[in-house]
Amino acid sequence: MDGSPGKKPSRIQKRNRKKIMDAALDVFSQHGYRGATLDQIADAAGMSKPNLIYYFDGKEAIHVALLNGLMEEWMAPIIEMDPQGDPMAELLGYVRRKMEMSHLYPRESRLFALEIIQGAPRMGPHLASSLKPVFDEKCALIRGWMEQGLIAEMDPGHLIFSIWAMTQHYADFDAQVQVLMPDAALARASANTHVVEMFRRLLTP
Amino acid sequence: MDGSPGKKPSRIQKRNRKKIMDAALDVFSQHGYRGATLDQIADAAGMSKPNLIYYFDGKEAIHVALLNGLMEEWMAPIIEMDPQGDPMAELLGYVRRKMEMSHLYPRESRLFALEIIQGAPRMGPHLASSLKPVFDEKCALIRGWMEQGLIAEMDPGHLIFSIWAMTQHYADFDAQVQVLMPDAALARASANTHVVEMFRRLLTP
DNA sequence: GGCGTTTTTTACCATTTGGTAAAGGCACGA
DNA sequence: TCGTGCCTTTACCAAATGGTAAAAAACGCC
Repeated sequence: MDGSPGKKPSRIQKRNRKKIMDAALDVFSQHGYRGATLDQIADAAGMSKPNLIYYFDGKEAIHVALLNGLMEEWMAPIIEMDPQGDPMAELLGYVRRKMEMSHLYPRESRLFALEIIQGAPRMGPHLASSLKPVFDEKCALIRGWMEQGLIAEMDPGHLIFSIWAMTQHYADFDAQVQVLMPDAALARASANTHVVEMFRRLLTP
Repeated sequence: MDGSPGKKPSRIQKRNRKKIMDAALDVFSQHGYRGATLDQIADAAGMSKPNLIYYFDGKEAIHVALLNGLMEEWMAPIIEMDPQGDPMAELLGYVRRKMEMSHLYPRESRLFALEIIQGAPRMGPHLASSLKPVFDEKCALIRGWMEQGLIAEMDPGHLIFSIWAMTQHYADFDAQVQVLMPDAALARASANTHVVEMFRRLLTP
């Protein structure tokens, strides 16, 4: 019983796998891989530990399944950038989508952050094979826009890093933001306009 | 034998405590609090586990000592901003100092990042009592500069968050940066100019 | 209802982990 | 050189942790 290729999963299987993944996301995103325990995940999923193992091959398998499953979803916003669209609108749209994701899916953001900070031990190869091609492609696209003079010139790679750093900061470092800006609702709204306006200024030729 | 108030530490005590703190920084910044083990720290410090406990009250004590000891150091660059200086020069100087710290002390950056991402369980109060006052003071200073029209107007708090996000990104997400920009030396240099130029554009009225 | 298959539980286990007790080593001043 | 107090090691321990074996229960199809 695991991710073997054959067979289609039953209804109960799909439900329980989803429950486990959600519970694991909770626990891993809060404690990191080594800090999370199967008991915690089992508790959060409302089932027994051996039952977890029935659905996944082990702790590492759950973690890897989570990361790989989320990778696509996580890359979606940048892939949506349209080479035919208006450069400024496309880039600012990307920024907005990333801010929204950071708001809606902070656990996913933290899970990735923890994995990367710890040296991407279980995702390094996946990064190189999945993310790098998209990154390179979008760098080329942005460089083209710059050469046409449609947006300000700079290193496209660092531009993308800037967008990631700024947007994910509000999910990953939420504990700090909450201490320093106690009015959460206000902070969230002003963060959005700040970040978008920041990139508008940066990108205006 | 621990952080009790009386007595001055002997030479051997200072040496060993430093060795432990350095080893603990290595291990905690790589695995997080729960993921780190005393055995790993003891190994890295070149001494036995009971010997660790002789110098510190336990795992948590080491972690707290690290975080609290680093807090000052970590806030130094923002404190150095001079209210009498030229606003643009002061802010860009701050950005430069943060980039430099991110380069020289990536372990410290990651240690903080891990603690914050996990909800600052051992540092929340310390953040509120130590960092918040400095943050508020510098926000007021920056707001003054903006009202005088010396730099562009925006939310000072979010400006500071931007600086933190951008500068720490290169330390915390180094594993990702290395995959996407394989030429490390070049990436580092261009990151510096990118980030500084970015804030110069942003802050120019 | 009966029967093979899937799912869940109960009872374990070996290893790891944070931590302790107590004896042994070492340095250094009288 | 001989204590005395600081430092280090050896030998443990109880709890937690990742994982297993196998029986019991539930399911689904006839």
